[in-house]
Amino acid sequence: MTDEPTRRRPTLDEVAERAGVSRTAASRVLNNAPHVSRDKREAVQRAIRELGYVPNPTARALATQQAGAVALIVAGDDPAVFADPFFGQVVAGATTVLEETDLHLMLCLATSARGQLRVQQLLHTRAVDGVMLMALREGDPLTRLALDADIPAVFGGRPLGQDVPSFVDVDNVGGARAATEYLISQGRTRIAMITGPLDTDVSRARHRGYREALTLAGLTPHGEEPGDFTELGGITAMDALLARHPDTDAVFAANDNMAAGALRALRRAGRTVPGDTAVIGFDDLPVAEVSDPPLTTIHQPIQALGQEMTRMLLALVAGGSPSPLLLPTRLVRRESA
Amino acid sequence: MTDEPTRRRPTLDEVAERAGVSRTAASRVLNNAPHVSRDKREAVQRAIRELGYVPNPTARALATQQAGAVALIVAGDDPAVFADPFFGQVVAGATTVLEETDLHLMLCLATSARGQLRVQQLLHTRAVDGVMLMALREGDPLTRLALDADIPAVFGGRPLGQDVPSFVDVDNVGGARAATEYLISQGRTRIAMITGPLDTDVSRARHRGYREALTLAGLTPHGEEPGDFTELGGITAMDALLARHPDTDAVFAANDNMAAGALRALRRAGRTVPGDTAVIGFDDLPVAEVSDPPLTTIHQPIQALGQEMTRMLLALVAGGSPSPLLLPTRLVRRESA
DNA sequence: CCTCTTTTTGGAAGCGCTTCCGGTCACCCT
DNA sequence: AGGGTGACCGGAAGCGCTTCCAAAAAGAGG
Repeated sequence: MTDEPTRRRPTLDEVAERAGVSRTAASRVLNNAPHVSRDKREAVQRAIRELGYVPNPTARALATQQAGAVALIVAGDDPAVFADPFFGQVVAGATTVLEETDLHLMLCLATSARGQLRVQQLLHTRAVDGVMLMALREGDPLTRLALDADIPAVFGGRPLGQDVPSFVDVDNVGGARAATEYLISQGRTRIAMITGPLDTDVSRARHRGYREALTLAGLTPHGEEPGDFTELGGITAMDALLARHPDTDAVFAANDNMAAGALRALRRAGRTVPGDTAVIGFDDLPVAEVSDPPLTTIHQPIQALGQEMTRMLLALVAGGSPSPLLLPTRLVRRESA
Repeated sequence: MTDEPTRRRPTLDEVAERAGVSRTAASRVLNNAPHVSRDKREAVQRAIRELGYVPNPTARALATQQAGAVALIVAGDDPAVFADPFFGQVVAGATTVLEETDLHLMLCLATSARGQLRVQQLLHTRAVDGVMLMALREGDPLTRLALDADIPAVFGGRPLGQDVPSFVDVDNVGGARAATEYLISQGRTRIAMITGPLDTDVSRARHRGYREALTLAGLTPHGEEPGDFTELGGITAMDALLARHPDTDAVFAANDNMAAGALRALRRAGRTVPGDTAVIGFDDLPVAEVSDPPLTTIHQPIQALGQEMTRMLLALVAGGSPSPLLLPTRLVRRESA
């Protein structure tokens, strides 16, 4: 190794020269394109090895007009929302499929005004080849921005009040129905719901599923209280529910965090679960396994969500026109219901 | 708006032409550099506005030899580790400081062999201007790779068994000592510890702090059991601890997840907390507030960690040589101890 | 009014790679 | 042997921006 402190990294020209071929030929073997004779190909490969050459991605990007990266954009108003393990799993899923390509993952939290602006630039400048958007609120300007930016975009969960061509979502309505029906099948009749913030499609869909199941069974909602998807919010909502309807015998929370909160509120109120009140959640996050009692919940394939979003984006980038996707959910029976 | 379907985006040349100046001048106003007369500057600005010009970041990157992005690399062997809210907070912190610059955040999970490879490429090709590395295990090849790649790098938490020039860490030893001393000050004497995986510096440091406090007080460890930083691991470890030393009157868990697990194991074993056994955690994650009882724990400024890592990286990229940083921790008293 | 600075200008040379396209050359078929 | 037919090959033109540098313009000073 003759590594001078900061030697300029070798360029394709140098490789070509050393291999005694044109830069064009060198480029061809790099991208293993045809029309290079066996000899030259090998000469170039040797030169590459000897020089320790590694192509400059920026130059390649400029020449090919492809950024070599896609972005995951997380909206919301608080940077802390990203601390939700949900996103971590989505990222993990996205990563597994991106790993198989030569694209990188750019992460943008569009939570502050500054952040929104930067996302806007990102879209405008085409610094990425495509974007995945999540956690959009109703009327979030980002939705239009992304749609208008003429850049491949897939949405994780449908944005409320705006039809988008490419999205992958979870069957929230079906899951919520299944949850509620399960409660009903257990003989519960005074079923309350802790909803999510109602300016999101996911919350609305889960609420709809709950209502549908109730209607089908000839029941009516026994109290509905909005939460904010946090455990604390679940506690507050459950307290409110209990105050209004002390005879509630079951509650469906729109996510596990809130269900866990409900569990705590119920215990604090001296009620047993599932004895006095059954609780069912949604998401099947880690917390569901370790809450007390463990949560019966609707499992949603979060990592798969990340994967499918990414696959769809890749298809879009490749010029395809994939159809929207709805991922299935399934009931996970544990002890809270 | 005369937006044809897919009109080529305007280039700097077009701006220059329209403004009646040279491309050089146009570039100058873009980067608001000196040596441009007032008139021309305004003309260029107008042209930019009228054309809706937005500079091409790739071209700029090629010319300036700066990627315009930094990477956050998360090691570990399971993509799911990233689901830990810890990382979410780090990302949030990093984002807040990056937002003030014109750098983007690239996220890499080096959890699979494939992932490691891609990170290696990332370093080699200089696709980013700098990297932040986290969750490195002892002897992780990534450490050397990053150090050798001749690219600005800051480590989040010191990698075990390898001195690195730039890192920001939390005062794990001090925090662990404070936690243990608090337990001691409450009159506990049979104090066990649930450690993290001992091939990480953070686990070792917290363990050391625990030992130091014990020694200072003339006490000895009352059982030590390694966990894996998950709630489940905490349950298992606590069960083991209880089996060996049923008279344990306090336990210090190396993080909140495991502390929460310990809480559950203790309850299951019919013990009261803090009555029979006091429990103290580390991290002050959201779970600490909502566990039952709420966890007394050592707060560590995770978001600040992300911020400081990023600031340090920026300093490095700018050619500076910042000193390592140790962030303070503080005891948060709740009800478990 | 003329010389000496100080500013302002823009031509041109990159940054490192891809790719169009016209030219070679070997080979095969009548 | 002449004419095709392809597979090779490499020159050169980009991709869109920054920046060096020589030249031109504008002030300053006498």
